[in-house]
Amino acid sequence: MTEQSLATMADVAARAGVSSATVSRVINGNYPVSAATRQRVEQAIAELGYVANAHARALAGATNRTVGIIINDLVDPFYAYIARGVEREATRHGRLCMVCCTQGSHEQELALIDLLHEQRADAVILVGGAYEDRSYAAQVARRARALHASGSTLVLCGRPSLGEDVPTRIVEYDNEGGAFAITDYLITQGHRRIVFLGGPPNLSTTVARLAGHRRALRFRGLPHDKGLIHTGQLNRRFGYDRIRALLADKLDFTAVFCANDTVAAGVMQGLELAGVPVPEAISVVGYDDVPIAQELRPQLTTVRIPLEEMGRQAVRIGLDVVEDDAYLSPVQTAAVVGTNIVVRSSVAPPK
Amino acid sequence: MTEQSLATMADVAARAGVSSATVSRVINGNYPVSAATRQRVEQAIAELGYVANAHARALAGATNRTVGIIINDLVDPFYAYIARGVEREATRHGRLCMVCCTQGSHEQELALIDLLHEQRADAVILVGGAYEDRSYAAQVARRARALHASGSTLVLCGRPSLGEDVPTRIVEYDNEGGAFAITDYLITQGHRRIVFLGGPPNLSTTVARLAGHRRALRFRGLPHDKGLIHTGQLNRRFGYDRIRALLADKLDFTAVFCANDTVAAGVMQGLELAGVPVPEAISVVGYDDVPIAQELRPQLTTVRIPLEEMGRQAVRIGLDVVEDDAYLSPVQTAAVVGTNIVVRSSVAPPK
DNA sequence: CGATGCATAGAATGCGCTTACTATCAGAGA
DNA sequence: TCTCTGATAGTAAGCGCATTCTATGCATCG
Repeated sequence: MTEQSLATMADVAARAGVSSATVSRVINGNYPVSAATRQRVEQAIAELGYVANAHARALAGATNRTVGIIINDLVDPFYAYIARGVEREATRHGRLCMVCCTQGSHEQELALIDLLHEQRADAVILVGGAYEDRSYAAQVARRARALHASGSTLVLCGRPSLGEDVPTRIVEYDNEGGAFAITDYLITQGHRRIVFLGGPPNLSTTVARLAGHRRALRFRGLPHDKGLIHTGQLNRRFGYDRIRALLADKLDFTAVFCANDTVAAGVMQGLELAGVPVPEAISVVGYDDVPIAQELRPQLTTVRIPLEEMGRQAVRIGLDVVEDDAYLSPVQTAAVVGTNIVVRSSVAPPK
Repeated sequence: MTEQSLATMADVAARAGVSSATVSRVINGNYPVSAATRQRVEQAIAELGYVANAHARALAGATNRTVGIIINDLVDPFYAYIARGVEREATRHGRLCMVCCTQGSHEQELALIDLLHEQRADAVILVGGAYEDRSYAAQVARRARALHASGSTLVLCGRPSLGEDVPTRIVEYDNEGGAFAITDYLITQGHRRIVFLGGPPNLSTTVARLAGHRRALRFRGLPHDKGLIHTGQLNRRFGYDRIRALLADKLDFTAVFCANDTVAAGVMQGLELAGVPVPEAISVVGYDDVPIAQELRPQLTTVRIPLEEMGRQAVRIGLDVVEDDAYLSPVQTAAVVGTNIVVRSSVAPPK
């Protein structure tokens, strides 16, 4: 403990026998400084263990070099992978990453946007599906405008736009397309009666997946049977309970399209306990392709979302990063990443 | 987009017809302001969409209300759970959480400590085992002192102290004790030849687990056979490859103590492919109790670490939070959380 | 040899806020 | 009526840095 309180730029300047302006210039390297002077300053910095004050720096005009990300839960792989992409890309651009979790609370989410705004984050990335709620959407829109007004950007990652007149940027994945593809896969394998299981009906994610599912049914000329749609939650418990209930009700079906892999895990467990073999008796597919899909036995056929890439894109778009070959293009304000099905062992033709 | 650039406190003051000091007082509520004035100020804030500038605030003396956490990888459940604890506890104390990942790089880790120092985080939490390396430890120690000098705290979470003279705080888990307990459990089940598998030998985590393992062997009077110790990496691949090699070598053993659950997952997979039934022929145990332990079949007997609680403790200790019943105690600078074995289905007596 | 231009360095201002310190005004007590 | 006190509100001084404007020294050139 050599210092009592941390050295300032003025201390460094005094020690090096120069002005604080010169110290600033040495640190930022944006102004010519003679080699001799530079060396004296650098030595003084080392001797005093000087650490710049990011706040003073941010206040004096330079950007804070920070991006914020708001997710539901750090432990959920869906969010964790996106967060990883954000963190890595932010680091790549010399930014620090502030991660906040909402635990699914709207108020918390709004409060966190404000907090990140106060921190003057270069971009605020809001991740995950949104519930349809007029007043909530208006609240988010208001904050998007405020952020925009102070030179920052709200990036919506994996949720729909708030409207043309709201200044946000968007990174989406082809949610509907993935659902279409995997439903079509089930149909071409011979399935006719497919249960759709899980997902809150008013969550944008569910809405899109259900839309893709229905489009595939329509495309293949299959009827739309309301008795096969069982929206609900997105956790394992729901999958487990509901599949057992459907079995008990003797519902007629040969495949289950789960709203995500977590629900699929519950379904597989329920099926296992009921002695129903997968995929021989019932085929199961999920969505997201998080690690559990590969842990399940049989391994789960599902829809892959390039989650980490979405996180990276969100940062690039939020920071106005121009990729090499885009030197003439205008600022990119939206991106859609593709989804694709990954075939494993949880689907077989029905008997 | 009503505003061009964001309103400042002075703008709010002008609009409300008061001084900026009064606005500050209304916002902070730390000084009497008449109801009428307060209301005018609040209205002005709302009308202008005023958002405080956290940097100006931090610069002017108030704390930045931020904690930093440095982990290896956001997607790894071991770190994710700790990070969740940190995030939640930080939020509970009105702090924002900055999460940084090192990808296992020492230089990156050191750079991140500096970055968080620049941000004037109230506390910097360094998570995960450390490699034994003199010069690296010295580098960390230097930063610990610098942090301390500017009123912040470096909290070591799940790694050993840097020495009495280095101003850090520590949150540990009973690593050695957990390893002792689970080895003892294997022994009381009748196992005599137990393989220890995985974990870099110079990682503090491995060292402690191995120490507990050896103590249990000694305690039960079993010989210490070097041929049974196979340290290495902490990933699935290593577990898979090495167990197959041991099988091919016809090594004599009846149980495997994996350095963590991920290695155990690889081991189980290797055993499955080799047609060796678990636990009938070989028993397997892991360490950490991350979600995969419950996904494996059979479910994995392992050592539970209260990861989220560790994260919470780290924040409390770093922030000098005094718990209710500790009103007379000095500042807490260290904590050890307990570990316990959780018995599932991957262990049986040897034949 | 004096004027001109370039390379460096310093002085000074302000970013937006918190917080001593100071000022004002009412009502209370003398 | 006058002073004293308490409750509010204002003034102003930084916090540590980036940056604009100025100043200095020196080589170059006519």
